[in-house]
Amino acid sequence: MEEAHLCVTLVPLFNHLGIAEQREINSLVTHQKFKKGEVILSPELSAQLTIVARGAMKVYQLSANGREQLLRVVEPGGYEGENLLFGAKNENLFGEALEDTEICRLKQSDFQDLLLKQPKLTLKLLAINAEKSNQVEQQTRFLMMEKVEERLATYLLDLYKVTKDPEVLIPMKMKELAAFLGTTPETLSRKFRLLEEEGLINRKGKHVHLADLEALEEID
DNA sequence: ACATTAAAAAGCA
DNA sequence: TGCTTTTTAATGT
Repeated sequence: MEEAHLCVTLVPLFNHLGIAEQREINSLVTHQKFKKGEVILSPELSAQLTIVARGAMKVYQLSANGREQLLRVVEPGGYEGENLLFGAKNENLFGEALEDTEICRLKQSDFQDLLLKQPKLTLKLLAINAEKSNQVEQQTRFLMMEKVEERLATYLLDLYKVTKDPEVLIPMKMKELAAFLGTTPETLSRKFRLLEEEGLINRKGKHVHLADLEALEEID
C-alpha cells in the first residue's frame, strides 16, 4: 500500500462523507502524476472530473490569436471539469502543471452515479461552484477595464487589501501575471516602469512598494 | 494604445 | 555557465 494518496479526503467536495463512502469513491478514481509544464487537461481529454491532490494546475483558454488567457490556478483540493460532466462542451480549455503535480480523475459516468447515490454531494457541488463563479466575475471585471494600467493598479490594490501591507509581493512569474491581466510581458514591464516614474510605486523584482495608494485608486 | 519581434540584460540552478 | 525570465528598443496594427 504505497499510496498514502486518498485524494478523496483532500477534496472539500468529498471529505464530509463517511469513510465508507470515501473508500467507494476512491476506488473509482485513477491517479496520475505530472511534471512541471506537462499538459493535464486538453479539450479532447476533458470529459472527466479532475482533482488536484498535490502541486498546482493552471487553467487557461486560448484566444483567437493563440495567446493564452489564464482563468485560475487550481490548488490541492480544487477541481476542474465538473461542468463538462453535465454536457457543457467547453471547447478550448487547457490545464497545465505549474510544478510537479498529482491528479485524480473521475470518469463522467461514475461521477453521475455518485451524484444519484449521494444527494449531499450535489448540494456541496453547487455550493463550491457558486464560489467559483465569483472568481470568474472578478476575472471578467479585469477584462472589462479598458487600460492595462488600470488592470495592473487594481491588481496591486487587491494584493494590498489582502495583506494590509503596502509592501506587496507578486505571487507569480511576470509572464503569468501578464496573461492574467490579459496583456504581454512587454507591456506589463512598461506599465510597471510608468507607475514607478510617476512615483506611485517602487519595485525591486517582484517586490512592489505601493507609495501612493490614493493615486492608484484613481487610475482610469 | 497595445502587440509583435528581436535582442540585450538580469536571474537562477 | 547555460538556460529561463524580464526588460528594452524598433516596428507593426
